[in-house]
Amino acid sequence: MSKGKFYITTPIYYPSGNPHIGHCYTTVACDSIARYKRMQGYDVMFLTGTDEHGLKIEQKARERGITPKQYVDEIVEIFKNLWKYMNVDFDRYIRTTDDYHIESVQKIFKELYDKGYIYKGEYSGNYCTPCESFWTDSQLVDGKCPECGRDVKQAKEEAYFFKMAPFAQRLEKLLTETDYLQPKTRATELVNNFIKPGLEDLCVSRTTFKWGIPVPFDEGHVVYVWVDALSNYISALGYENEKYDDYDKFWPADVHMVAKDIMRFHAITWPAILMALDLPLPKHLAVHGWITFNGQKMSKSLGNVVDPFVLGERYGADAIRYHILREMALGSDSSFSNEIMINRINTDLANGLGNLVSRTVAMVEKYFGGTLPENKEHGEFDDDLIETAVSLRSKVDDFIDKTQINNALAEIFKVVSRANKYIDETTPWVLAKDEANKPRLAAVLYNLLDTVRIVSTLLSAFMPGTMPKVWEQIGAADEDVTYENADKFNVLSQTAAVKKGAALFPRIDVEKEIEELNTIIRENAEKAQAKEQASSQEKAESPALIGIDDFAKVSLRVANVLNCEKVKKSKKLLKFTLDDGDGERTIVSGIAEYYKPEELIGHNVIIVDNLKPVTLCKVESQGMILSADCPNGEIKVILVDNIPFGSKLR
RNA sequence: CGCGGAGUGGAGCAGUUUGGUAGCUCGUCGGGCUCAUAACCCGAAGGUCGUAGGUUCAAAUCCUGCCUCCGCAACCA
Repeated sequence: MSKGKFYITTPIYYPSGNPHIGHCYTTVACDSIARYKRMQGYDVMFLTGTDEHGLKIEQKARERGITPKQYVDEIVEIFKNLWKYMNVDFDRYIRTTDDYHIESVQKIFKELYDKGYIYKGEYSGNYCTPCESFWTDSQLVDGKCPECGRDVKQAKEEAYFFKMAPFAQRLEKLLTETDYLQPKTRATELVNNFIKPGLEDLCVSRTTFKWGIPVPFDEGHVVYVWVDALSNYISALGYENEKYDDYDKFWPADVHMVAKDIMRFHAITWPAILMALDLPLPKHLAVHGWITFNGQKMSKSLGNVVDPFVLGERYGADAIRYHILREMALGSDSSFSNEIMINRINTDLANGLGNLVSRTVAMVEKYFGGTLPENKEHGEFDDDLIETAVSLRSKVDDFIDKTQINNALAEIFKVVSRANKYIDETTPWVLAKDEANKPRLAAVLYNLLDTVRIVSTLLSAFMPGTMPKVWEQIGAADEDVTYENADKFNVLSQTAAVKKGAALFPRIDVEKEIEELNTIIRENAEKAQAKEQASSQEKAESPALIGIDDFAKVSLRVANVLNCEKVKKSKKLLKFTLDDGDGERTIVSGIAEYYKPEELIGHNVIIVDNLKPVTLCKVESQGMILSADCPNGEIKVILVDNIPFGSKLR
């Protein structure tokens, strides 16, 4: 009685470091939806995995003196352990280093080439010779190589490109006229930024590193990122390989869930590749925001990366799952502060659900020795409670179909509240005082138990570890807690036998916990800072020795700042007009965050005289002003007011 | 004038499409109850809905200008 298939994916994660709470966010969300769909009777395929190629992995492995494969094997193990720990029940785990995936990617690449969508061209970009690597502009740190801190230069290499232009129109339609993208508010942003200005062809091969899938017909080239990574969604089903055989069954995907940083590739690149292959497009792309920590974006250098293992140890995997899912809203960021998390766990799980189960079960034991009598008497308030409980399932269904897990959970907890209120309305402890009221009392308690049954059934997709404990306490049989029974009442045995157990979610001491967590965070931050300092020191010492000839190539001289103004439309750029002794020249410098324009007028500065001019934000810059990166992160211009402008340095 | 989003009681959000008593969660205060994990239930306080105009009998909601914040793009020679 399958309702059909349901295919949901997380992105494949890049194992250049340990997994953190952000990875949990996406994965737990997909897991919950997958579990819910399974419960509903769908034939579910839930895929997650790791994207294991690329330069960065190659380098990390080299640093450790092991092979890239050894390196990723280790980290993948950690990922898998985390998923196990978080009760994530995926159906398939794909690694891009798996043979079958490699086979698929090579065939896909070849197919795209044969169809004329991939051509050989030249890639040009910022190249760091010693590191043999290209860097995108955004990867550069202060305009220099992020690995070694040395200057980069424009360079070219042979590379294959994927043509994007043929798909522009269809992509625009996909984004603006269908409900592919969720939330849709981001569609305009994508169209305006990428499609309208003209799509750039995608670089799909590299020759500068080796750790990747070889291009089948051109030795020396390795498939670069997106064709490799995105293809996982179909190679994992057996597209163009023999390992699996359910492509026909599961493709197209029902939901790809991603964080907003890779939205672009899933909204534009991936559909384009599929279009080129003449394959159906996925139905939905659900985009969620980041988890921010105390208002800041999580970052390793700030040391505020939340380790899910640590939190799980303290509060239990289900509590963490609940908090993440409850706070997560499609599209927008969600904050993850210790306080919000602990309060959430306390109010909803400990005070709300946990306490409801506890008091209900306790009363059955206290008033009926653990087993309810057959004889019951219907009364006031019953119908309202029952109606609320029975109508819950369809509300949750709707929210899950819209990938709005937070709203689904909110709906479920409304029923928990309703049940707690019902206890006050019916005052069982008063009923218990008179033997004549026993039938009524039994009905009240039964209604509570059966409401708990419905609530816990629906919650089992989100908190799979804890709900079986609830069922044990309320004496529910396996066949009672099915999806089918979640919109029916009077399912639980009329003579349900109850067994009180340990508290489901122990209440957390807020102040004490926050203090302890803060200590952990502080320690991490200090560690991260120390590490940062160590590595920056290392970098400072590391530049290779150069000869006097190299230095002589750089012409330095002193110039006087005649005028200085902000470059319009830029955040960081100041435009300087300088007198270098031979006349005026214009230099643009990215120090607007550190200096007000007028501050520097009249001062003498050192400039690099013979730098090739470049245009920044439509202003031509003829050289560069020397400045220093101070240890506190500030940038200071080197002032030499005691030296007449026009002087040459050597 | 690069593109887009957001500004609503202390905090986080809904409401804006289809103008008409401003709603939810948490927090605060007061009360009730005692079955329960000092949990539960009820009530109250607290908002000129960023700002200045405009349309209208009536604007959080529609229109215009402005301010602030955020994201994307650009960008640190």
